[in-house]
Amino acid sequence: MEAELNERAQHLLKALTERYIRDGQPVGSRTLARDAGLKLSPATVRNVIADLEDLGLVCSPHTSAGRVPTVQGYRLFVDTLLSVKPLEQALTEELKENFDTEGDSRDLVESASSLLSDVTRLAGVVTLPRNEHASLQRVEFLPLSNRKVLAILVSSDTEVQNCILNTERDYGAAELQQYSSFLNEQFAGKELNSVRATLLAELRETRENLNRMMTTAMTMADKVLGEAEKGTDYVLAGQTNLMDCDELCNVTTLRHLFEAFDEKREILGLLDQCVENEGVQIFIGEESGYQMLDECSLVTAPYSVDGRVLGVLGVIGPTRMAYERVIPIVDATARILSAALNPKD
Amino acid sequence: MEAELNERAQHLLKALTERYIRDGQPVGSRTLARDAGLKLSPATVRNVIADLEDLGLVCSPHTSAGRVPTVQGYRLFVDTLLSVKPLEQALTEELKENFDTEGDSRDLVESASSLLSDVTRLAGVVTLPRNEHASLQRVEFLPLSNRKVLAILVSSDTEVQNCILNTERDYGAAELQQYSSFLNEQFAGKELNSVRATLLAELRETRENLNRMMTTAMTMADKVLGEAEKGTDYVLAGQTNLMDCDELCNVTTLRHLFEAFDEKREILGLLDQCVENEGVQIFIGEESGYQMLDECSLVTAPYSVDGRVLGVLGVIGPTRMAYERVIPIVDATARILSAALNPKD
DNA sequence: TGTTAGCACTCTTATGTCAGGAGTGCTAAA
DNA sequence: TTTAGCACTCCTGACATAAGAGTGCTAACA
Repeated sequence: MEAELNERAQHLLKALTERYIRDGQPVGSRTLARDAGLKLSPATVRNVIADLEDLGLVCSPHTSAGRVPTVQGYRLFVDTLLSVKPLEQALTEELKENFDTEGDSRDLVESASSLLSDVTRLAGVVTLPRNEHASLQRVEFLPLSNRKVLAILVSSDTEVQNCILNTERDYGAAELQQYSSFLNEQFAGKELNSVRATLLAELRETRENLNRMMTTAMTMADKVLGEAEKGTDYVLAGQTNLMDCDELCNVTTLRHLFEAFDEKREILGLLDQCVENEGVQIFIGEESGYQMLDECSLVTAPYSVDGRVLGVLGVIGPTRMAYERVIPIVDATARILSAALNPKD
Repeated sequence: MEAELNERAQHLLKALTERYIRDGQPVGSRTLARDAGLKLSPATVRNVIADLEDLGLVCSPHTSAGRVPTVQGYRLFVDTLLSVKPLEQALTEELKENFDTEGDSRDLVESASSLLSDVTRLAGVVTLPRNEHASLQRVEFLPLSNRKVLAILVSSDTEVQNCILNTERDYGAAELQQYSSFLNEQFAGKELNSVRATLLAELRETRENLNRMMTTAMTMADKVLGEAEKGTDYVLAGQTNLMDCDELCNVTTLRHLFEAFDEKREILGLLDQCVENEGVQIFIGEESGYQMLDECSLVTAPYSVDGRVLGVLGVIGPTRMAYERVIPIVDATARILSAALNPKD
């Protein structure tokens, strides 16, 4: 098929898609003729639509029903037919207002996720920021009773990680102080990645457990970094909104979807693909390659700090979603989250 | 109605309930007569069942269907007809084996929750341990850059809480050390509750901000305690299992249920009622008083450390659940979680 | 008196038929 | 190239019907 689609055909596809998104019914030639604004008879429209069907852009659920956009139809619609206006000022303000800027990065991510789901009435999803480039700010060890040591690791200004170590003997405060100052002197300001590597190398060289605390520091660095491994975790909000979408509202479809949400792995795999791309990215229906998303679309945008992409945020909803509205919202939310994550002082 | 239910009637109610729980179909007189083991004709059974219906223990969905236990029927079944055998040794072992004892209390709670849902194929729910009686073990302040101070509070041996304070000036390590030793000397080993009260009183007396760090310590104690307020939070697992239950598998019912799960408040209110009671407690259908649980039952048991109840764990499933199996499982899991939470050294 | 057999009755479920409506595809005319 | 007309297809809802399951009642029986 020559992909050439004349102006009129494009216009009709656009009108059809918008109409279908609006009220979820297959749209027939009569309706479309009235709707499109062009002075055309239903019969003419039928001819054009027949061509669109040949191109695989629309299809009809059964012989005597109107037409519905196919995945390819949506794709064309989204890529070339849809003119996404940047969100109106008022709405942007409203988003910002409803975004809770208090708390650590996890809180921010959660806030973004529920903001997305609230305002789109779909499911919001935000990956936790990867911190593979986070730098060590500080390590501290505190003696507790019963052969326990509390280890604290501060990275990148505001992220705190702690864990309790069961040691083979009690340590004194002074001794622990020594270890931590050593580590801090050597590694403060360095990237956790390299801290980890260096420690590992040193450990290997000296073979013996030259220093229990060093292993610990490494373990903790690993823990922080581990959460940075691609596909750590994400925060989902408003799953229940999906139960309202009539295209998804049969129990088995929902079940597969929700199981995927619980499982996380596959969704994360998908989200991870969006980190690469700048700006809003869209997976429509089966494009995602994951079966449970066959009837869903995913609209994502990466968020970043200092020009470095830390994660992805987006919206999951039925293929028939209001892209025109969702896209700018996702885009704006990504900006808002990025701004909130940026160090303010 | 005189509540006197002769032996035979009881036996039949039990058989009926068991049968219905097994295969989910209203059970008729013929089936029941065959099933019950008693040498009775369907006609006789019909008479007895008619009485049970008068007592409100069973009902039929429509004229020509078999009978189904009502909430009252289930109640009687659970309270007096069901002989719960303590879980077989083998199964207890299996539970213990699948329970992951690593990590902090939150990890344990999560493990318990998913254990419950895995083994019952229903939804598992476990409240986070309340720590209103937790005692302060240790407070520490660490200076960070940029007028930030990291505050760390260790309570009850292993629970660590930290928060970053934005202060109005930079503090030196020595100065902070002073504050923390002061607090530790005064309050270590005391219950957070009383620490909080004392600090509050002192603050009120001296009026002025005699000590920023004291306020901080209090704020943090509040935070720890705040999470102990009744109805903090719970961990849910295996919601999707509920989508398999044919009695729940219409979208609106599920939606209300899942919204309640998300909302948390109401579920927590309900779980909170179970803290009081010792041993397994059961809410059947509308007994809970919450509409979204109308077609669900909740089986709970409290878990505790040192004889002090810290929380509740349980299973949410359809009214028609295998109580005989679920009850001992919930009971055993509560024990396992309790054991895991108990300080081991 | 408690138990049983028989039977009419009710209600659900599945199936088939039918009419109305919506929308298409084709053909022929403008 | 556009349009009008028309036959055709398919979905939907309404209605009827038959089969099946189970009850409730009555009368006979032990």
